[in-house]
Amino acid sequence: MLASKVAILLAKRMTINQTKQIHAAILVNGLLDLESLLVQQIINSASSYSYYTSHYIKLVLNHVQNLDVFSVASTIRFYSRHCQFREAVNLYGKLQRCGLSPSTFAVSSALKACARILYRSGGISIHAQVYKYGFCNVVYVQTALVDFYSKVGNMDFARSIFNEMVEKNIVSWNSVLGGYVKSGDLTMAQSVFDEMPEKDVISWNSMVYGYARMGNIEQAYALFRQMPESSSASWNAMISGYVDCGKIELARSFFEAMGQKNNVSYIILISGYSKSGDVESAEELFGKLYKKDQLVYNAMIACYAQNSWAKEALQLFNAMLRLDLQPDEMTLASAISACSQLGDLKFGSWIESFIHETGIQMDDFLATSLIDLYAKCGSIDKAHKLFHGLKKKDLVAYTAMILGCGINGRAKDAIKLFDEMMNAEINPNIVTITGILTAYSHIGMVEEAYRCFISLQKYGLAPSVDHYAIVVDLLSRAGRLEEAHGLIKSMSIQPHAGVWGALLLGCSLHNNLELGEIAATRCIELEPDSSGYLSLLANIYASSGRWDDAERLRKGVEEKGYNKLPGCSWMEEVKA
DNA sequence: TTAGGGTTAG
Repeated sequence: MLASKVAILLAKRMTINQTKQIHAAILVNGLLDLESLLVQQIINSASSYSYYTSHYIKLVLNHVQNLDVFSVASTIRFYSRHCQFREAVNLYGKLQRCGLSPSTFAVSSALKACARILYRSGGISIHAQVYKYGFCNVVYVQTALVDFYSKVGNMDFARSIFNEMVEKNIVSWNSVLGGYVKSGDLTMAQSVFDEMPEKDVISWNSMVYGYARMGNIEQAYALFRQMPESSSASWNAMISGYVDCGKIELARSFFEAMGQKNNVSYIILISGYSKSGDVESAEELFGKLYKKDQLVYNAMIACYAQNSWAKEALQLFNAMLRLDLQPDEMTLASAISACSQLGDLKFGSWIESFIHETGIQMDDFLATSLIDLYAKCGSIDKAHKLFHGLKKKDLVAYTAMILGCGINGRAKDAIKLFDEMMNAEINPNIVTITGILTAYSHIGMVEEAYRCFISLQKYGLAPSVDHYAIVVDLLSRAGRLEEAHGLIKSMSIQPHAGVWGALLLGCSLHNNLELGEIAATRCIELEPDSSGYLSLLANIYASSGRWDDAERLRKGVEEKGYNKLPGCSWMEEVKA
């Protein structure tokens, strides 16, 4: 009686309170096997993943007394099918904590989830359990393992498991093929493709994508034309391949020629435009799409954030919240980056509390965006705390932290972090160098900065104009004006006014009239509307006793009506 | 078993 009531009510979509009541009734009547039915009914009746569904499931799973493997395994698969991979992995963990033995179904579903979020250690520990529970010869499990190792880029493991399989199905073949394509080994991919006893549309799509992303347009197009049947994924493979090799125009023409476009087609192009800095084209596409899902919003918000359109990123993020679309780790990482660009600590902190309240996983990407936010807004201790909590400190995390210390005048900490990074054998990039040079500059460590600058080549990096500006500034302040001038003259790229300005400032500090005149002339050529350079030159004339010249310049400044811009900070005011 | 979104400067 109660069982049929559960089924009926769930078919009608119960409210959360009704779910609670039904569950209570099940417990009161001691009908524990109905708990399993309750979970399965919820899953079967859920056509899509929504806030409601996830709430139902969590509610039941958290209160279930007799958790059974079948319900849990179905729920893991449900999560995976709806791209809730972290939830799937967490639930697999819960299954184990409850002392239940996993089924082959649970294992392969959990492996799939680990593969999708590139959760290496999770997948490897499930692999160990495969041996423990004797699932080694189950073709679904073996295939899930091949897929997992292919996706995380360990082709040696993937291949050895694949080779050991007595029975292989097309899924196993496609998994190993996809792995070679992803790792860029087209020779191996082609040989697997040629060896396959049968090929389906997925096998063809992998090859098309592989050749397109390597820039081999002719081969990609030839295969695309040759394939016996094509799907929307085939078109998307071409579009995505062209985007990956930087041929955005070609990607667009394929997109236009495509019949039934889907959200994936839009996302591939929006992110392509984002990478090429064409925000307007991305916006145009976004506007054209009628049914936008969470991932399309994420792509557009990321596009705004990556291209310094921070206000637009936050506006769209707010619009997403108003539409009741659930933001995830990726949405929030972009939104926090936008807050950081605006110095909007208030909104950024709100997002952090949102993360804690909604139970969103604070992964390293998200934590790094918060580190950057707090460091830029002066909360360096909070940034430090988050930095130490990272699972893996990568280049971006170190860089954000080094920059943060540099900005906050903690040059010694920045240098310590830089050394730590080098010891961890993480090579710096251009951004890291900017951070460390800024730090050296703060405390006037000329030699160290110069050495760091010279060592750029060691890492295959070309110094940017800003790097030159920092080093010229350091040398000039230290009175090494000739060296600074020599450095500018050796530049293979065009120096901007900041570089010459640094030399001019040094000349003003050390009263070098000859070089000061040269530097000021260059500055005025490059930025004729700025009065600061004239004033600095006037100072040099005055110090050298050339009062007439000093006066002439100061009068010139006054007559032209230059205004000194007041200093300003981007950091938004925070009311306690 | 295929295709899509995230963090660091200026």
